Amino acid sequence: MNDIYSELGWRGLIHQTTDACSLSAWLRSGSRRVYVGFDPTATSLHVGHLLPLLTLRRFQRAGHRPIALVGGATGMIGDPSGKSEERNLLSVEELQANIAGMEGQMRRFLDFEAGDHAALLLNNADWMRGFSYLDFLRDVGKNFPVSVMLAKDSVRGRLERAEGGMSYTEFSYMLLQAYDFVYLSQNYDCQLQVGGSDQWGNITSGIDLARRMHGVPLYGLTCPLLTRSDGAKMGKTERGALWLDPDRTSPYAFYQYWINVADEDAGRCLRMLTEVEREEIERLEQSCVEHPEARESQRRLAQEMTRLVHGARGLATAERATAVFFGAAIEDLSDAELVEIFADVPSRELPAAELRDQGLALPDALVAAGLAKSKGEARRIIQQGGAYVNNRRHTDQQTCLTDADRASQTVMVLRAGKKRYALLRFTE
RNA sequence: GGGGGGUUACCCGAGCGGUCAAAGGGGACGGACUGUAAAUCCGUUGGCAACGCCUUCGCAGGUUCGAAUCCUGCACCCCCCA
Repeated sequence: MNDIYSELGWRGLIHQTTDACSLSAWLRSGSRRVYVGFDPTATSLHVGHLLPLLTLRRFQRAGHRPIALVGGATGMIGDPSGKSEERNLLSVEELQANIAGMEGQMRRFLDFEAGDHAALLLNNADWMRGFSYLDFLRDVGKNFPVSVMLAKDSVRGRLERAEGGMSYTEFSYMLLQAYDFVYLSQNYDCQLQVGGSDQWGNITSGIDLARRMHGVPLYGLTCPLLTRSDGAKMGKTERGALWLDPDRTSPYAFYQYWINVADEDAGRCLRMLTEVEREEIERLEQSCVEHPEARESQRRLAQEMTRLVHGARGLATAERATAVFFGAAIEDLSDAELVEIFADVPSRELPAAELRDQGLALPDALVAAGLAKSKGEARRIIQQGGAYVNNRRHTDQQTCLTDADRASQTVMVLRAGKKRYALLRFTE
């Protein structure tokens, strides 16, 4: 049994725990069941979910038995924790799609074949569905003093806001999650719940409930929120969350996010998100101080994260795309390779005939590719030295593109500025 | 109900009869520098068949050789008094 508690400690993954001394001893003394719950709020997990999920994975690697819980029931209500406003309820169809998507992703991070410490994937709808409202009020609700419920941050914060307020439905959310914990402790011998720091209130609700209903003590542990040194939430891009679904956030975009992490954040990310060993991380952190320009930490972080989420193949794609985006030759790649590498990049189809005769004027090509809103803007970009065809700069506005300018059979790679790429595909 | 102020390009904001496609700032975009960073610096920022033409200053009309600028009506916003 590896000492998971001290590993979580040096990785900076412990924000709060109940009774730290006995928790760490309890974890050392046997293979324990641990659970983390995720409400199905989208068809894909995002980086924000990763911290507790990977923590669960660490527990398993240390010899404990993880339970990943999908909130088919709680997702129908909506967790008010950390939300400033009442949210709309998800439809049953949405919920089904979300559950399916998130379950599939969660499976990849845990080992379900690991014999006596195999992971479990459960859905709280399975035990909540048959629970009648009256029974629930009598068995569970009776144990919740309203005064305690009102004191929870998630509730108080909302009630204090003049325009906020909160429905009875969301107010009840904590009872459901509390009951999950009790249920898992009774039926699966699970005595530890892990979650993000915003889950503290819900976790302690479960612990209180277990004590009142059955007189048993349970443990709770929360991970800190992963934030950037500038205060922003890690995993947020200009275009929204960083998703694990490759169709929402491509492996390349995912890789690039980590490559671009600020120096100050790289070490913390390595500790909290990767499975790189302590010595290695300390070496990388040293390198970050002495040779920041090498960006060894970021590179390693990007590799580890991309491999973890998208597999070796996803990492290979991302790295190849990175090489091409930042200067490698484009000419000797095939159609299929180009399309794969530039999967993120917007592409437009044009009839191949455009390249015949006079050819296609460069400004028109930039507009057609969506890199410029007007020909005037396209001309400006060319004039200022920002127009590239297959990574070669063109400064003459009169340039006309012909068959010879294709990078492969049907593809031409256009670029405006350093990073804005677009593909033109020429079809008969 | 009475009185006053406003509505300008992606945003803020100057302009108050011609020289206004409209100052300045922010943002965005391109370039240089660099570590695919930050900071900095330079340039661009309505459209087009482009030394010219067309469309833009809340909306609709009007005065004028000429209007973002003056007049009339309408819409929306803000402030003060009741």
